[in-house]
Amino acid sequence: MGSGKTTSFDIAHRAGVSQATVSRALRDSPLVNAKTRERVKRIARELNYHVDRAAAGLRSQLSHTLAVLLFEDSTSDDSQINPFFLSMLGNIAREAARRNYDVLVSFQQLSDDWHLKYHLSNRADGIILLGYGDYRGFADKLDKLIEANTRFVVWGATGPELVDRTIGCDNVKGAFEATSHLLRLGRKNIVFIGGTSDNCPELKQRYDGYCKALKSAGLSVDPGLQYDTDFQETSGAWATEELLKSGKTFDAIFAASDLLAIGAIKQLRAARVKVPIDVSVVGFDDIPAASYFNPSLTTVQQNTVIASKHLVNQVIRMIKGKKPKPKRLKPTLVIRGSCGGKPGGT
Amino acid sequence: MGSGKTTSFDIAHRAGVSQATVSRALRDSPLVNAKTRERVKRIARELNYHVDRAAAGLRSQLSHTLAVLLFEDSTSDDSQINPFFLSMLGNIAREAARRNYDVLVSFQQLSDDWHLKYHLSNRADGIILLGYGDYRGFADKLDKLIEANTRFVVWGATGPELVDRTIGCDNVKGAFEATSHLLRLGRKNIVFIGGTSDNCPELKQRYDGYCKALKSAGLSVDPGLQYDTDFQETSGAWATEELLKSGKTFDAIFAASDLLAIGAIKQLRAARVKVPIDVSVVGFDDIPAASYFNPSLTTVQQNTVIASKHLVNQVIRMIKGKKPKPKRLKPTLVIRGSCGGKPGGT
DNA sequence: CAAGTTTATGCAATCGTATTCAGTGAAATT
DNA sequence: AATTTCACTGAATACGATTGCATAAACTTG
Repeated sequence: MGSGKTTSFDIAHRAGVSQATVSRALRDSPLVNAKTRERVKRIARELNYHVDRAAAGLRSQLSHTLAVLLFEDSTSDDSQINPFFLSMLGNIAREAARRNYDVLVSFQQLSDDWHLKYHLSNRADGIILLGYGDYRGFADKLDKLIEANTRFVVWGATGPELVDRTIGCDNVKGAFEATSHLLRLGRKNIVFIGGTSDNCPELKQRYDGYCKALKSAGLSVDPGLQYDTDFQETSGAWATEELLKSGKTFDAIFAASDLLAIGAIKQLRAARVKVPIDVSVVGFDDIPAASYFNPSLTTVQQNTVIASKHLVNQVIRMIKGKKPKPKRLKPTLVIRGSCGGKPGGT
Repeated sequence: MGSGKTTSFDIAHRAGVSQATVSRALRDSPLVNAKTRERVKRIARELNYHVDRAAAGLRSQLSHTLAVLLFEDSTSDDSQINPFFLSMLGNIAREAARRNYDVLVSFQQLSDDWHLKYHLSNRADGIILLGYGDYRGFADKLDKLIEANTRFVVWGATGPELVDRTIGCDNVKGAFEATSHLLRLGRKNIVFIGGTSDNCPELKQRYDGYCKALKSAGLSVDPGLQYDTDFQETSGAWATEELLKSGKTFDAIFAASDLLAIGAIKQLRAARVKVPIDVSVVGFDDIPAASYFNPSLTTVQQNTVIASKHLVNQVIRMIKGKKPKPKRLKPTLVIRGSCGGKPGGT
């Protein structure tokens, strides 16, 4: 009490063993006798002793910490993060805790100089990258990470060179099913809102799935019914406004994110277009608000619990020097009110 | 490259100074000559050097890290966290980054043995506690924290003994305004759903505000129109079910959280009661889904950006040995569709 | 029972930075 | 010119755990 904090030396003294033995005992080393180990642990508990992580980290060069970096789109005016990633964050934190890792979170601008910081400063043993943003400029930094031998995994989709560090759901399949569902409902002129260029691989894959569905239904892809955007609500509204102004014929929208879909529906409603009667809308992600929205949103669900487990597991594998095993998750189409596939609203 | 990571000795060697000078230069110590400092910094940048946080932390006994603990209600079956707190988390992380602190997040069961862990293990210099849960059993742990001289702040409301460590909005005022608004709309029989007991001080204060509003309108508080619950959606549904079964007359509901309000409205809708025509509903928190819900939710908004700044600022003040200054934030009533105070739903 | 093994422990050397203390030379003061 | 002050700098040490190496005791085994 009086003389500063409790250290392993205090425990050692009380237990009548050396400090080295205390360290080993607390880490369940087989080198120490079972009885000694129990005694040491008991005394540690009694004294409310906790291993000093800074000291342990310094010596072992391991922080037992994962850094989760969430990327906000730098073009975003308000600094709202996509709720989908917040949900991921929660699940990652829980899984990491279960695996005895701490989680450091940080919200990054894509432009920031974040790469290397966490690894080289010995703050985190591994990094989980979240967020679908603009991929340009991002790729360079990932290269630097690899160069520095940093252990990291990326959610979503990246370029082909990083497949083994990427965990995401099968975007093509999800988009394919969403679009196919709209076709099955008899919709013919389906608009796509989302990324059609390579800037954001994740949105691009959803676009590919959309095209695939149209083609396998024998329809051609109409370049006039595509809007290249980021994934935000305002962009959905913007694209829809353009669409309405253009006077083109359409009876459905597949939006590559729920936020886009929400933005689109709000805009449609403002223009007195009825959803889902006049136009069916399907989103992607299944954010919490999707089920609360009016009409409730038909969307492609990604299982964040399973995804989080994989991300954590993968990065820990890499930390331990094991080979990563790529994993692609199956998305699920959740049918709600906005597509008209089932009766009524919420 | 070949011989392990870059250390301050490497910089020292390159710069032709001692390691001590490097350390000082990088921390902007006035003890080192301006030219030397710049040279050292430049070399550090060139070598991509980052201070080893474990070593620095060990030596200085400061981690430059804040721990954010989110409490989940242990009665919760699914492990969903209240979106309000996720939003807080995001803003806290941003503010902490601005102040040059890392953020460690952890989701805790109220029953877990979390107290002391972060401080005694030198993992965090201060702690921010988030979540309104059951206050019983929680108070003991807070006492232990104080005993261990841990720096921490609590969001929301606690017992009276902790006011200077608590930052929250004026729950009484918020609830008062929400209830008054319902009265102004001509509602007479206003139901309260939320905590009426001391288990959760935050919900209790909202109850007090509700009572206060009724009294100052000359109405009496009807104990038959109160439901003592936690803050979750399912509880809102449950309370409403009970209410409907009871056959009591009511024309408005003030729910002490948005999730409760959403649960209540869903239940009302299932019973073909029209919101806001037959019954007005007001919530509390202004979670993201509140504006998306159908009808959009009238609710009491708490400014999470300002709140987060205060929390971070307060805990850093305590870390630096300064006196905390208590702060009470002003809530704002956001009028949307669910109370009928303005035309139509979203 | 000597020699080899196993088991359990202690000693001491790290890990990389921050900081105290003791200079050093130059400038300022007397 | 002697002395004090000033502005820097470096050597040495402490922070508290982990871990390679040495060793003593206990235990096998031929």
